[in-house]
Amino acid sequence: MALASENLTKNQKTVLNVLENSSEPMKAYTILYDIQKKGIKSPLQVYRALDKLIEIGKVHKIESRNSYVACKHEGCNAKTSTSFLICENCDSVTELIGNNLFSYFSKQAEKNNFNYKKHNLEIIGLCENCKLKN
Amino acid sequence: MALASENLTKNQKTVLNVLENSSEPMKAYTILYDIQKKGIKSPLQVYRALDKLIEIGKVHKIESRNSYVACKHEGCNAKTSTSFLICENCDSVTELIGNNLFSYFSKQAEKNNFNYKKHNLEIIGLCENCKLKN
DNA sequence: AGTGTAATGTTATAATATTACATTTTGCAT
DNA sequence: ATGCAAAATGTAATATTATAACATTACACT
Repeated sequence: MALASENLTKNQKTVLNVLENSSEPMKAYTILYDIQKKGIKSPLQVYRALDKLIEIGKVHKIESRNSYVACKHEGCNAKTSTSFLICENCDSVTELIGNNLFSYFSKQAEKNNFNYKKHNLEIIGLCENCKLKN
Repeated sequence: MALASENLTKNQKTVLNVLENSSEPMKAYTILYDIQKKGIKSPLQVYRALDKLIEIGKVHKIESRNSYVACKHEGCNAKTSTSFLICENCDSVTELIGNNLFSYFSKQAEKNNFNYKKHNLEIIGLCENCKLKN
């Protein structure tokens, strides 16, 4: 079986490429402006590519910022769930890969008779660099 | 010292009232349509009231849905952090008040040399009612 | 080659949120 | 009580984020 990323279409590859080469999360319209020279002209083309990339787990959305980030973890199982550390000072984002989050959240949900499927977690604070400066 | 909610202005009270009487989270423009008869005419008036209500902890924003919900916990200390269970079937939302979340997330953050300040957690799944139906 | 599914292209528009600026109200120190 | 500063308000315009609708094309599979 081929890797999902090998099956990507032209638009999907283009969008993923921009994200992978960015050191920061990007907004959809920023992506659009960056790749208009490559034949992508409309927001919808970007959003469609993003939808697909998110679906296969290559990209995650940071909900509170309406921005998108390429996943750096080979075979990231966070197809749907995401966990981020977001620096309030410099906006840098780190993905948490603690797989124990799953079991912890399942338990929290169970207490409320709730059937856990997935989660989005955003921890806001100061990253290592910014801690030192302040 | 008076309760923060006693100091609310007219617009703020109006917006909080709609949210408190709603069984579900509401979107900003839905709030607007609901209260236009009460003299609130522009989106900005709603957003300003929401900002203030969020600041004092009476309202929380559900980031992934762009919707807002009144906090039912008297003296909720979640002024900034939020933790929700969101039903993917019926869209109902329950707020988690597990205060141990704080210490758990602090530890997770520390492992990455990250200084925890606050968090947003959204757990998506099936609520008790919808579990039974499926 | 034919067929069905997914992806694409394009235009328009919906939904969410903020800027800018003039004005009014309110808390409160004098 | 009065005058100042901070907060809140009103209004219009606009920015930002995201989707609807519909016609067309590419591609894997038989």
